[in-house]
Amino acid sequence: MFFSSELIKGTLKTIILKLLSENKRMYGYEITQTVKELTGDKIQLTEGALYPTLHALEAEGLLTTETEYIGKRVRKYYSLSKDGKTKSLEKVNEFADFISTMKFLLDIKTKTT
Amino acid sequence: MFFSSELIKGTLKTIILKLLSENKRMYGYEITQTVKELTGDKIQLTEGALYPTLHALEAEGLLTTETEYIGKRVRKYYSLSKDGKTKSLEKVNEFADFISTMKFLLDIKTKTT
DNA sequence: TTTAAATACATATGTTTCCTATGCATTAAA
DNA sequence: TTTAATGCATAGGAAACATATGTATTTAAA
Repeated sequence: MFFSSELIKGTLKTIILKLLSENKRMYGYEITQTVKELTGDKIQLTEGALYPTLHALEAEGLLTTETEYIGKRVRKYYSLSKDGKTKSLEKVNEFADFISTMKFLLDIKTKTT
Repeated sequence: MFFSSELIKGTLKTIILKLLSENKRMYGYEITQTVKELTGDKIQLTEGALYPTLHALEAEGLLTTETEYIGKRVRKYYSLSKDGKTKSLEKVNEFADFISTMKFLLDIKTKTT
């Protein structure tokens, strides 16, 4: 992980929910690759973190799954449930509020592009 | 804590180092109150998190301490060491980079004030 | 004046969250 | 043919923070 790993803590669920809100359905490996690409390798999700989190979100009723076979290889697709869609918005808003608070606290200036 | 507590994880050291970079010396209780005020009660540091972290930063050589008595009550002031000043800048920059990455990833718009 | 709240420190134990390591298996590329 | 990439999964451990508890002084409220 490019960032000291503590920083990522607490954001993984938010990242997953947000990606699924934009993609209808994604499988685990695809999520890791998408995050890697979008962040320029700065965030690389480990499987040991990703899969247990996906299972947890499913157990919470936020995700639904469908399994497909690509040749002989299994692929498990995840989609947002109705609750998952709501939760996705909540999580992103909460994070936006959090970074707003932290920027003020840490006196961080942002380039107005 | 106003924010779901996972979010704060990984930011506590950064917050402490930043505050001390602006205040020369502060004691533990003062840090909790300052953070509480600056964030409008959104971030309330618990003692069980704060004091062990202060001790850890001191053990890492980032903080120096001086104990004073206010009447009969002890008060322990913390200041940044030379390494602490360097680390403070590093941590704040890292966090700024992190939120920049996350804003892109989560597609969060910021008001250009 | 007594009691609650605020000030001020500290630590043991627990929980959450993520990482490391490992395992299995298929497919594509070197 | 063997390494890298694809694709899933879980056991065990580490890190970070919360909860709960403890001690003690000072101030404000009842």
